[in-house]
Amino acid sequence: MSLVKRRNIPVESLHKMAGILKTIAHPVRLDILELLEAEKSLTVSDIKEKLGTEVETSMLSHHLIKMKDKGILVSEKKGKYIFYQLRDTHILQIFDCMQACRLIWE
Amino acid sequence: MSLVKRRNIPVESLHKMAGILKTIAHPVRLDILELLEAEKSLTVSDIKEKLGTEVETSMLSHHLIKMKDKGILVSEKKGKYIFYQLRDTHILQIFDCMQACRLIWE
DNA sequence: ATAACATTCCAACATTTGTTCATATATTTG
DNA sequence: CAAATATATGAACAAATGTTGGAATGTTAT
Repeated sequence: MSLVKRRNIPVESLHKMAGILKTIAHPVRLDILELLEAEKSLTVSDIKEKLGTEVETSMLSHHLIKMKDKGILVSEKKGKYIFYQLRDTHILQIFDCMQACRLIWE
Repeated sequence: MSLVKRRNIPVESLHKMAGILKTIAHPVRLDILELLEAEKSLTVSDIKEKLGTEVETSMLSHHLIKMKDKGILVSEKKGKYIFYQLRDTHILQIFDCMQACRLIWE
């Protein structure tokens, strides 16, 4: 018999969680989140410039819009720039979680 | 200027993290992880029976093998049964992380 | 108004993933 | 050995996602 109780997460919630995970399960998107943790608010071109890898602006825009659609980022237009930022910084815990799981990927 | 330092996660690690997230970003797979938290070690048929939704054995096997391939689960054969369990329970932190992000999905 | 810039949108295509079904393998039971 | 049970495998297809490049939109500067 087990000492740990089941969380009994409703199927509905499992779907939503899977949706978020799917949305951020991409190296460039993770990189963007990591960037926004330190910089708070950045334009598309800032992000392009600061990313660890070279990414087409168009591609970047797709990633940003997708994460915005899924509620992970928010954006604000100021003149000719659009600033993106994290909607909820709790998402950054994903990095701590992944670090904790290092056994799995190392 | 920002007070938060960048984590500076190597591109290589971002890829690996994305790989893990991709692997678990599925409602049935999350459900399996949640099950294995409480039960520690289960056969395929146990899992099939206890899951929140009806899933074909073949489908379940695909999910389990994929998670095993990616290092998230381990399996042990005992006679005609195969027992699956979590390789590293740290992966369960994903649920706490997702709960913390409830703002995003509710 | 025109040019230059920032960003998005669109459409096509390649790649990856999810799903189903039928079959195969291995193990136990009678 | 034959039948029943547990699980895996592989092919085939559908659906989702990643990627590219170019055109379109909106904004600022000259």
